[in-house]
Amino acid sequence: MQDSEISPAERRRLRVRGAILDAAEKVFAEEGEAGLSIRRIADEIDYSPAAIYKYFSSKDDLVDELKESFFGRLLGTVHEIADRRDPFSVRARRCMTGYVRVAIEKPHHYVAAFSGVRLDSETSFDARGFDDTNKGQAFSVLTDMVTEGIESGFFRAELDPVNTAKSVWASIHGLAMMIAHLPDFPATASMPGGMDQAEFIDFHSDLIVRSLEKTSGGAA
Amino acid sequence: MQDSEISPAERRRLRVRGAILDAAEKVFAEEGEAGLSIRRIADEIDYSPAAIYKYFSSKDDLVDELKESFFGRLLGTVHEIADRRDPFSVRARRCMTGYVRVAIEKPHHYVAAFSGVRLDSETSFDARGFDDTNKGQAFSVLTDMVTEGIESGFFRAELDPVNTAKSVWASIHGLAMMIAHLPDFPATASMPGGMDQAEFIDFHSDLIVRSLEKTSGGAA
DNA sequence: GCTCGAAGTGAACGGTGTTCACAAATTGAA
DNA sequence: TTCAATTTGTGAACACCGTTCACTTCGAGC
Repeated sequence: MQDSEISPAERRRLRVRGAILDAAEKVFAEEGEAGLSIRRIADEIDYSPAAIYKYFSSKDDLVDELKESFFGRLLGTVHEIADRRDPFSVRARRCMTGYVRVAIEKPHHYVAAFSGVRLDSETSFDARGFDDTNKGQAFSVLTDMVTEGIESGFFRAELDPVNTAKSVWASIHGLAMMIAHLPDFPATASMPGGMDQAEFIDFHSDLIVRSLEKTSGGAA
Repeated sequence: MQDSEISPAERRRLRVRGAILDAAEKVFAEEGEAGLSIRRIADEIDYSPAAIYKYFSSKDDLVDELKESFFGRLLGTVHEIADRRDPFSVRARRCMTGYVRVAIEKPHHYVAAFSGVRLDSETSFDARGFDDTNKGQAFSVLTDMVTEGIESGFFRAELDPVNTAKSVWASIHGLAMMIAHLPDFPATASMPGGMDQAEFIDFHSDLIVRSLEKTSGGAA
């Protein structure tokens, strides 16, 4: 590790910057964007509110970094699952359930990561430049997965990978959002034949996979 | 119409209240919850900010009324479609596409209607009392639809109506949220075999219905 | 030791939701 | 009509917010 490359001053700066992000992350996770204020962060790290602005140009910038970081973790999880050597049908399902699982571990983060989207054409679907964002990468993992499913004969051949991936993502996203907003969304465990949260996520993923599968014969 | 039942005072009160809601609705639709402030509403109707509090106990209360009203319109649309005399498969699809269509007509409303959910057990899924809320009604429409699909033999018999309805709702909700946040989410019209927004909503709905259908034989 | 730039601060500006004492208007009764 | 009571509306204030700016403090390089 060539730590000698960075000066003590830079190291100190990075440490303070990290402390700011850590404090913000903690408050954000517990109370969401509403509970996060510059003054609150400043209190947490014993600095004046104005000091934050030596490290971040605005609160939005700071929060954006939290969101991107979270989305990176989410993407990392899905990528890791997608790269395993499991059979396709297992891998596909686990990508979906893994996505939802990580998403709802930090509900505030997940919700914020989507609701704070800049509508200023920056994060646009047809725009070039989407590919190198985290969301773009998450999407390409999905597209690849669908393509593999089609090519390996699991999924219907007439499906368009791009549109299908978008549809799948929307369905998964919907469940994640539902649980993020209403933590007890499944909440049928107490009913006859009820499911707990994990079972419901599996159930949802199964339905999605089934919508793509070939209606081959009628086994099982 | 027995207007004589309400006094002029009450009528005047209701008119001012309505003006407040109208002004709020307008600003909310155009700029979302972020652009809506008590002072802004007060300006719009030429009242002082403090006057608003003679009609609403808090900004949250006011916004909640906007959300409920919107959700009522959304529910009304779905209900109306569900009550038509169309064949089941047409009705089921149109409920979904109608839901998304109305939802994304007022993206700010739709997003807010979900993100502002009280986590204080008030709007809880297993709690009694959920049934008489607008969201609860929307959900029961879906449950009935799934049940009808199962009983009429379109859908697989082993599906549990409640869990299935939740899954369907999550998938539809996901698409609505995606489009609400990223208006050009489908945005594949310019690609080969691309779809515009309406086509994509149909595509998504088709996938959902297909995930519930019996894999009977192998027609088409 | 001195300089110069970075780090840190306190006070302020304009914005927010909300409250409260007070004035104005409207109502109902005498 | 007059008077009391209730409702409606207001201006000023409070506490909070993000952000800026002149200012001091501090540390690194000459």
